[in-house]
Amino acid sequence: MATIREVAQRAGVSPASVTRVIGGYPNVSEGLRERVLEAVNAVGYKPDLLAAGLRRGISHTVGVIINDILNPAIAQMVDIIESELRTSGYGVILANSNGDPANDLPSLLLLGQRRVDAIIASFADDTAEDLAAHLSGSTIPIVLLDRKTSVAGVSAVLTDHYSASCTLTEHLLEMGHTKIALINGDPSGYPSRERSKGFLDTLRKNGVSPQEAFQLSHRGSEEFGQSATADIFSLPSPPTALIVGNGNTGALAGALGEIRSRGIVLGRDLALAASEDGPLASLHTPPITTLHRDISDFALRATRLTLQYLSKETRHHSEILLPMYLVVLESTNWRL
Amino acid sequence: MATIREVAQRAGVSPASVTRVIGGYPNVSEGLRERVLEAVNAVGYKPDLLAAGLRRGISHTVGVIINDILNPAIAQMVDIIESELRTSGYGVILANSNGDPANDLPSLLLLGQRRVDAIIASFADDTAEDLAAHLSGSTIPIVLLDRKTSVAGVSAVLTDHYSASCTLTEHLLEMGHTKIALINGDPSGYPSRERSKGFLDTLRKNGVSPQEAFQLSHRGSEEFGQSATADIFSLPSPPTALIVGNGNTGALAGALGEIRSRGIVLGRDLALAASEDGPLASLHTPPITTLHRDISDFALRATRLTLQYLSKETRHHSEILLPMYLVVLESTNWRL
DNA sequence: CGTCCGGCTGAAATCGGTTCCGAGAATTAG
DNA sequence: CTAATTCTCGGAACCGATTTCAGCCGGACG
Repeated sequence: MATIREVAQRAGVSPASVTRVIGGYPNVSEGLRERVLEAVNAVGYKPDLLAAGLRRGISHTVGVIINDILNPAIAQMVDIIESELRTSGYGVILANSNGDPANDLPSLLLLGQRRVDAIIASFADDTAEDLAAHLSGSTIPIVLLDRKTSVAGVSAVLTDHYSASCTLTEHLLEMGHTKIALINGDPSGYPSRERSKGFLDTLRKNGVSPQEAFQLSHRGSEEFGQSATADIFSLPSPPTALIVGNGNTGALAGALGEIRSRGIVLGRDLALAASEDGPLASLHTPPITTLHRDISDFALRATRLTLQYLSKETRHHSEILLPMYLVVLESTNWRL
Repeated sequence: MATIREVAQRAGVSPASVTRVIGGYPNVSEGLRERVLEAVNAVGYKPDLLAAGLRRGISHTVGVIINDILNPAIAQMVDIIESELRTSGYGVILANSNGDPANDLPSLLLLGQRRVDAIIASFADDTAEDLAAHLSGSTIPIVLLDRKTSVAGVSAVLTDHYSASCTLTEHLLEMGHTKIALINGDPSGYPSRERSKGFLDTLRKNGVSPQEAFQLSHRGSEEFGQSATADIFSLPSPPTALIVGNGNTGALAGALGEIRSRGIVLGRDLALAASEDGPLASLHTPPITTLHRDISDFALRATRLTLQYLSKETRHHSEILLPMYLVVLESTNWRL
């Protein structure tokens, strides 16, 4: 690997001048510029970003902390975030917590040691005390994805899971259901908290007493979706409607498998809805009612917000709330 | 951010001694060790990995270049790779080419500038000349994921798409089909090349003349799956069997949507198979025949190989070929 | 008792760019 | 034609940690 000094020597100039040429600074004579560029091409010089980062205090790197890359919605976010940041000259360091809150803080600290310029994060547990403590003391810009901490001044892009959950629950009530179960994620994540709140609030508002046994808490996976569904249908008085609320294809897949193997027929025995859409839901027979959101828009806003912090020095705290829409399909579109 | 000098001053020692204590070197007196550790805790010192990397020539970072994070199989690979590498103390810098070969080389060069210690890559186009040229000159360890270049001495973990494709095609022939279409990915990727070869070889071997019009080439996406399917069924003599060969839920989803909207009935009008499994295929009605592989094993082997290069200095070139199995389900399990 | 050896420690060089500062050259103003 | 100003460009310090090297000290050995 050629260094800047080799290039300088080859061109008969000082390292400082090489930097000036490479960086496109003014005040460089045409002759010098040419000699330097020639030398750069001759040895194929590319500046060491580690060294440059050390001196400038800027690594041109953004840390992305996520919960579960296997969740297609999150994969789509990562896709967009990475591509936007790359276009803007930033590298993405990925840290996947796999849903384990124990990974949150270590990842955050490690990214700090790697001197990332900003962080985009969707923590496994946004209610953790130690995390909040660290965030409130940190100076590095951070944008949360569908997460809300107790710390003031942390920017976030959020989805309105609460309203969406209310709308969905109302829909099921309208169809005549009173025994509605919710398979939900861990309340340590904002979406599950809001979903749960919307679900319970709506039931209460309509005079339907929520049955706590119908609400499970766990991390999403195919196994979880399956066992939770099995538990629910082993109850003495099983529900007539089920919301699979872990924004995760895995959980829905598990639930569908269990439903199928028990011979439960959607549209007759059970109304099924999922809190996130995808091909699995829309191409299912019958098609499954879901909540839809514009994930591309969501990710773009988060990235732009981050880039804004990165370019200007505005540490303007902002919180963006985006809507989610109910898409009623055959799986719930029938009266009990 | 506290620096090593501040810690040293606080403990009344030299920076060198701080490094020795932090790094767990021998030859440090107990008293000094205690004073240093106390100072480290007092100011919450964490070494700057950029600076350390510069000096040591090691960034403790691995670059991961992938084709399409939206492909669930690839997302699963990334999941495992990231988690294994993180456990071993390496950070992952992600570069997603989005299927565009134009991103391959720039990503590779950029990762080089970031001084990654190794690269795990699944290029969009592994046949590109400029890529090969750069790889053969590079000294940084690289492990390819389901990609094969003309460059000797590049390690790779491969899936036996050729044999799998042969087996699947034979299965369809046995069921009485002679008009078989293959929706395939771009031949610039190893899996599609092998799949295509296996498909054509098997047809030829069985005296069935392959109809070139039935083989399309494109990048995978829901839109592509849909339009390719539409094209195929607009032909004067449409096939009775279809293989959706782009290891991508998107393409399968598009194909299924188009099939459904055309009123084509699987199991009567058409036998459908996909070259990668997933919940969309197995939970479909009827369940769809797929090729199955152990993605976890695949990703683990690639990661372990990388870690092996990283720890020892063995630049032992190795190529691992892993099998893929045919899973026959209802969608093809009937005679024409 | 003197020399040698080994353990512990700090000063200084180093990794590879970047930036500050000042010198000399070139240009412009008076 | 001289003085003031601007433009170029090189030398050296610097970012923060690591490593080499040498020195100091105490203990062991002859």
